[in-house]
Amino acid sequence: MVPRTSVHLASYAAAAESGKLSSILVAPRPNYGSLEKFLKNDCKSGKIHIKDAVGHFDNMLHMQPPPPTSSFNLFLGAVAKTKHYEDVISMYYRMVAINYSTDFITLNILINSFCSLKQVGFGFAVLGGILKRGYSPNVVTITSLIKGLLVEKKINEAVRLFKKMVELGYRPHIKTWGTLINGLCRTGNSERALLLHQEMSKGNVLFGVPFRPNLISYSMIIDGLCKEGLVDKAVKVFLDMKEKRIYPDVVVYCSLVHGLSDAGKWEEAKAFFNEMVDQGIRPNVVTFNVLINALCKEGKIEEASRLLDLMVQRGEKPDSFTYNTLMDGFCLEGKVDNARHLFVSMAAKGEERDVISYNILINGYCKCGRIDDGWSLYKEMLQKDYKPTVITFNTLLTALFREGKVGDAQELFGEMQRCGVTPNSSTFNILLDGFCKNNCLAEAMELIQLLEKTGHELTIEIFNCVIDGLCKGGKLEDATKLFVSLYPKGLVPTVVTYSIMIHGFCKNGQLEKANNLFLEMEKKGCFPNVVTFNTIMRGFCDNNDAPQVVDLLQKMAEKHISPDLSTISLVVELLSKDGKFYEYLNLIPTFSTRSDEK
DNA sequence: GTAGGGTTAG
Repeated sequence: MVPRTSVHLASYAAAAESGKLSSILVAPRPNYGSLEKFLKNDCKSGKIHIKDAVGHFDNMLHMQPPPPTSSFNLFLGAVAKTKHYEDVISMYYRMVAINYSTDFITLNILINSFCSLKQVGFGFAVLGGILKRGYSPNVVTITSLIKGLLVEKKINEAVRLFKKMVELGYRPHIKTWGTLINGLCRTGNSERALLLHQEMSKGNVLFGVPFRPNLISYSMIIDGLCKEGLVDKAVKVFLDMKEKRIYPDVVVYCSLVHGLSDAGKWEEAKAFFNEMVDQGIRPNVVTFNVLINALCKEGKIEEASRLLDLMVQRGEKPDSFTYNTLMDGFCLEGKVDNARHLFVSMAAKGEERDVISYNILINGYCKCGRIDDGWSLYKEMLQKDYKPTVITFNTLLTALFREGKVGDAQELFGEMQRCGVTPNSSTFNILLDGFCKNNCLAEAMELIQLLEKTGHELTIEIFNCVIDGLCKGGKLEDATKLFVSLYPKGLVPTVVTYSIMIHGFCKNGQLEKANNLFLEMEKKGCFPNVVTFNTIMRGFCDNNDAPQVVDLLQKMAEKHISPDLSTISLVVELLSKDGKFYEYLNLIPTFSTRSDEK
């Protein structure tokens, strides 16, 4: 066991420099002076590079006598700040493996690393270790665990832990509140975060603890609301913030401009942008990126390009986001050659391409049917040592299936796993959808079974896709079997699932079954939408059951479901049936939307 | 020495 030492590093440095330690030092001779400089300057300011970190760690680990645990904590904390949590964890275990001493802080850093990697279970295991070693968890420990629960979307457990900590007499730190609010916002619970925030700003003491909202808490909520598409609410919160004399900065404006332009409220977005400039807040590279992205999504690629020129003129250096966004903008317009040109010029302008640049361009090629060009880019990225991501593979798989190249897709899926890239739920959706659309239903069923066996969480969307494939492949019985197996699996059919099944029954002439399902879904609390209505009405229409269609149209009107183009063409068809135009015309209801009624 | 904020891709 390496003895724990309280001797400060400076004395090591002094001893080393005076040469007194030279006889016991192992080669290569450690440089305590430079270690201390490294810890104090680079680690504290967070300016370390992961590539150097591993080397420093090796040096530290083999110094004789060993640096104190606090130096390792400083170092591990700095590595954690670079978000290389896997490295933190492996370094911790290397310390443990040689019996190096660790302390409470080391364990807190370890918990935070596990929690940030969505491994809250391991986080709690480390908590067990903390207690076993006789330490007491502190606010930092619990804050990390709350974050861990939140990133795994265990919202109620996180709130419960928060309440528990207050009950136990811990005073949440401002960062604890921040973690809770941020976690809620990032998991699509911004409104819940907002309620919490409002309670706090009223000066109400929540869970016995006062808290004053600040720029950061407002910023997280405004951004969260924007991301959930609740932009009007976000604007209200923004105004409320200003009323409280908390002054928005470039970040808050950026969130708002982004949210509003994503919601298509381009004029409002522009107004906030102008307000920001009027306030003397300088747009930064991120602001420009958001604007460029908005223009690209609007199809205004020329304007977006001009904005790039403008930002360069203003001395704001475009980054990889800027180029990637513009590249994607070109691809969206089908101008993949322009995107390629940008891709080439990026390197010339000294901007490093990244995996995302490749993904965007590969996607651009695949979308316009130039799958071979996409493929050779994939080969190029491998050759240049860029590690393809799950998105790279998903993009190529989608394209291969669309071209009907099932064998190539299967081969690529194998390659993906050999590369160590873990498929995600989109990958499985693509595979299942691809199998179904290419009439490989046996493969689809086999994959479903494999996924279930390996404990993959299968979503209702995946089943929708397979059930649809089975229906369209004429295997209605298998589809029905799969449909009824959903409930025991704990999956709730959605309006899409019902619509697929209803479509299947209708196509098979089993209108009674279709209608029963249609009636049943509502009883189960799943309400038909315009697609469901169109589907079943189409069934009755094709079966020359006009009264049923009329009946359903009336139901649809009662439910204030707006007809779409399919509905209209159905009605036209109905009116031309049996020469009973006028008879049916009188029965067609008037549709109104809820907003009409107000 | 450890815990909280904004932009891009399938």
